[in-house]
Amino acid sequence: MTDPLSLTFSALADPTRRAILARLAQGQASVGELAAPYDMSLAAVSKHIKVLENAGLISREKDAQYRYCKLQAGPLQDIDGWVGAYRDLWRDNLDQLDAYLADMQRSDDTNKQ
Amino acid sequence: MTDPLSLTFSALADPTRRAILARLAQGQASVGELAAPYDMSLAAVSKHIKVLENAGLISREKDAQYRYCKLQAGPLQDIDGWVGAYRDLWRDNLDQLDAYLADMQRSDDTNKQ
DNA sequence: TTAGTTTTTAACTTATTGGTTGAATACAGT
DNA sequence: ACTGTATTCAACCAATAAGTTAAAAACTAA
Repeated sequence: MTDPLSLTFSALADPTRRAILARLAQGQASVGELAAPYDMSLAAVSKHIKVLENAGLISREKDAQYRYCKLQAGPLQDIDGWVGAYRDLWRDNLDQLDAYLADMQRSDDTNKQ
Repeated sequence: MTDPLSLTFSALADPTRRAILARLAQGQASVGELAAPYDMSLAAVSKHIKVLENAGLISREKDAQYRYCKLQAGPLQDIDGWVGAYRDLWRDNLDQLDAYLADMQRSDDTNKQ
């Protein structure tokens, strides 16, 4: 589960983290601001944010005591590319799928662990 | 983590399971056929398949002793829809994002657990 | 230096995940 | 009825995840 795509999917597999991303899509925010809507400890939100950061979905910038979080599109583009290969499934056209799968042979760890 | 989107992301957060989907994109296969490439027990692959089935990513059909698995596009379309809202992020156009986010207020469990 | 704010770290708990092995189930063929 | 093949189930194990509380760290402002 150490490959980037798995890391990203795993980070997105939590509604709180997806909500944090949705909030950040509207502009950067501090950890406290991000935590405000939730009924959990700040430490818990801090951990969620670290998961997102480890997946590359957000970056951080310090300003005084504050750590401002900013959404990073890269991993989302990777997800988009992955699902894009299957998009043809519901469009009755398998050509691009085959191309993508052949290409994936190298990049995706299909046989590990 | 009980909402459908989380279930799907979580199912996709494993390279073995993504490889199984890639294999199924080329046509249905039995559990044994799906397990063949992997260096793990059949029971382990059987569990992976159940995870995919629980997420709705595959369906099954019995034929004699065999259980044939077939890829189901629905949850992939949901992922596509979710990431689609962010697609505008790397295209300098935030209108659709706002629309999707407003819409998501109802459907996505943002504040649960 | 002291006090307040913001965020992270550490230690802990509980639940889930991904794997194992061995037994059970389901069906086919002889 | 028996044997072989395909798949799942049950019990177990080790590692990870998601939360908690309490303490530490980083910075600001008097």
